[in-house]
Amino acid sequence: LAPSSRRPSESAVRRLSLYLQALEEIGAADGSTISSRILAESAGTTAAQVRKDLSLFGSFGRRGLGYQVPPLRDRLREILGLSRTWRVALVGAGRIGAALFEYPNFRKRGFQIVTILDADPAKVGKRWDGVTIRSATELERALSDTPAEIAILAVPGPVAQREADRLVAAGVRAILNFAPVRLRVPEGVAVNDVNMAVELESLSFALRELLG
Amino acid sequence: LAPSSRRPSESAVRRLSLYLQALEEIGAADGSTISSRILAESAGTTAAQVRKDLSLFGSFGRRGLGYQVPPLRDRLREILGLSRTWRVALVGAGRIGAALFEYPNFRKRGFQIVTILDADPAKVGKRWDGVTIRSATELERALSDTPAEIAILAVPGPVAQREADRLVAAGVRAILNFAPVRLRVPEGVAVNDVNMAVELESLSFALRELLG
DNA sequence: CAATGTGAACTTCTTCACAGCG
DNA sequence: CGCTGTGAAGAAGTTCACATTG
Repeated sequence: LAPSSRRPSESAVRRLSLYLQALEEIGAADGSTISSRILAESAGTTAAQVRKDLSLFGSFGRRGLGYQVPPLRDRLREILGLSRTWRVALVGAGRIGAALFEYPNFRKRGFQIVTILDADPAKVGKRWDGVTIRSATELERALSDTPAEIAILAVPGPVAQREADRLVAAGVRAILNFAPVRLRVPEGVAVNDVNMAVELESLSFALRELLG
Repeated sequence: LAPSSRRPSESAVRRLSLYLQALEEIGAADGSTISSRILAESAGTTAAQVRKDLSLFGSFGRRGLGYQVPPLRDRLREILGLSRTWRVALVGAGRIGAALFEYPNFRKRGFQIVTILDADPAKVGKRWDGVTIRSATELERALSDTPAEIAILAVPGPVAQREADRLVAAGVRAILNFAPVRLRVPEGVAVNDVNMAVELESLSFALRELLG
């Protein structure tokens, strides 16, 4: 039961998230169990990898049986920090922002968008599902009114660093960055980049190999 | 000059894409050079890593000087398969699809959206920048009319696998998948997943560590 | 002298294989 | 007997350090 002391790698954390997705999808009855092999298939990895990943946080499987679905699911939620609600500021209410806002599992998983900011005056004042879009010039005031731990940064590349600086100064501790720019942030602030060009270009590379 | 025979890792390819982005941003004059150290800073890695990555494809730097920007940029484009145009089918004209469609560097980098499909009859017949949205039921006919090497799959999870199967049967060789589902595809088809839940949950995990 | 290219060292991640347990 | 948990082995990726070259 003792959690191993090794810190999980970034990729291990991402796999944990995939395991959780798989468990939530099967939405199993209380008594059901799942084996590392099945979980591995859902997440696109190997059974040994699943067991290693889970063993970093203790041993909650049963030899001969597998893992009980509901306890494992709850434990993964807890490990991933999903037992609580995170307040999210959406910076940039363009298409990407809108897409994320509508992402179904968003609120369900504990991410609550409390603030929406945009630089376009035409958008300011509109409401998205009860949240009024405020001007990006008001960033500091908005985050002081309703603090947020996480920001989703969906603004053009050239202004991304400036907005990131303001967000960090306003207390944001994690940024999901869609701008194709390397953000410089102080220690203690987490950044995840989602870079469409990288995704497409790595496919392009793979195609070159596949098609010759 | 001889390209090393080692295949680059997936992460190396992704870094190459970042180097290219950096080079395109500085948009340097013909004579300028850049050192591995500077390139590393733009891409968030180390100078040694940059040199190793580039050396996989030959040695186009000059000792004491660095890398000439325009040739390096052209070589990276070539390596990444961006010297040619890839035809892209956008499956799912929702918010994510719209966001990608508007992504500025999309066409500029050689990705040309030739087909847009959606299941919603209200959207069918509309035109996005000259491309008429066709019904998802017509997928096979649409891809036969205008073949595509790449598909962007931005449909709900439950139908993603079915659409992926149809796309592969219709000749698509690479899929950028936004559905939170593990796609099963035959050998010779490349898949890249962009999974928002994973991105958010790994931030959540990091926050838990940062905030205690 | 500055900065590349690269073997070698090192570190991290993954897979293996099997003891242990229900 | 089935399947987990985990050291050990192996593979892969990254960093180091330095010879090399313009």
